[in-house]
Amino acid sequence: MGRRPCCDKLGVKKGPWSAEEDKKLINFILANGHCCWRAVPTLAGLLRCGKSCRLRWTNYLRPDLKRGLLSEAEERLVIDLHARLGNRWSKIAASLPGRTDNEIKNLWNTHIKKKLVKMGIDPVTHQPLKQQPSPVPSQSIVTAESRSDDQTHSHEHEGQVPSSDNTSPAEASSDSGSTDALLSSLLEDSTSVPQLDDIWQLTTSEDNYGSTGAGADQMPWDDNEGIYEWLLDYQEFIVADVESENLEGERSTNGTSSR
DNA sequence: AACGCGACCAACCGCCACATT
DNA sequence: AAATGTGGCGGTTGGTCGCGT
Repeated sequence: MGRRPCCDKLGVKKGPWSAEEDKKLINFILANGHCCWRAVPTLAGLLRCGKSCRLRWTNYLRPDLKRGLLSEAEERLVIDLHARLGNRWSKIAASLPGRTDNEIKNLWNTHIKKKLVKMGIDPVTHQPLKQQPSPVPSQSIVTAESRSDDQTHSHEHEGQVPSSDNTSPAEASSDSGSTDALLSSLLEDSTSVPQLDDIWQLTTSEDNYGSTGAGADQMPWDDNEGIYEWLLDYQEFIVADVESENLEGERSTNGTSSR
């Protein structure tokens, strides 16, 4: 009530981000971090609202994003967590390093949901559908069985399908042994992905800037082109890496095509 | 070759929770 | 305690692409 919008509609650009805008945002955040998203567009010289900048950064530009299809383990974890948390994508995403809530939400809505329906599982309640569905793909069976096998069934008390009420039971992690195991294996898997976090910490730490005596307008690198291109290269590398991992995984598990 | 359709995904919108004044 | 500001979340939309007919 009486609350003004996050940004003026006037003079604010909307729609897809251009490479130039990405570059500006990346450069600004690498140099300054994001103390206040509302101020970011002004300071970075972008005609965007702060919210848009934040979304662009967290969902797309952040260097620690994995991107690409979910691995089978990740997918299983998503299904499992969704059974307990419902559509709390941010909480689910928190358990999947390098994945964003938006990405998981998209993946859920596009194929995981359909996959569950094919398997005869209601994607909302995670209960078997009343009417028996058509034939089930073999890989899907594996997923379903493994889910019901290593899952404690604790979430199958009906109330668990979350309305916006209770505070996430999984965070208490009292009943999440299987999920923890999954997560652990996931984290182990993720070691194959280059750990950018360390680099990231270095590149964003005030110490590094401060020690060089460089001001906010002076990057620690010779030019910003370098880090920008490096970021893009990195993202492409991750995509390729994840895709090849998925391909191998599919081959080794005699997997069906995911699409 | 052209068209239609569905899948995918980036981005927007509105609301909410929390912090600050 | 109320008002206000900000960040974050989840739902939804719209554009693009690929595939089938």
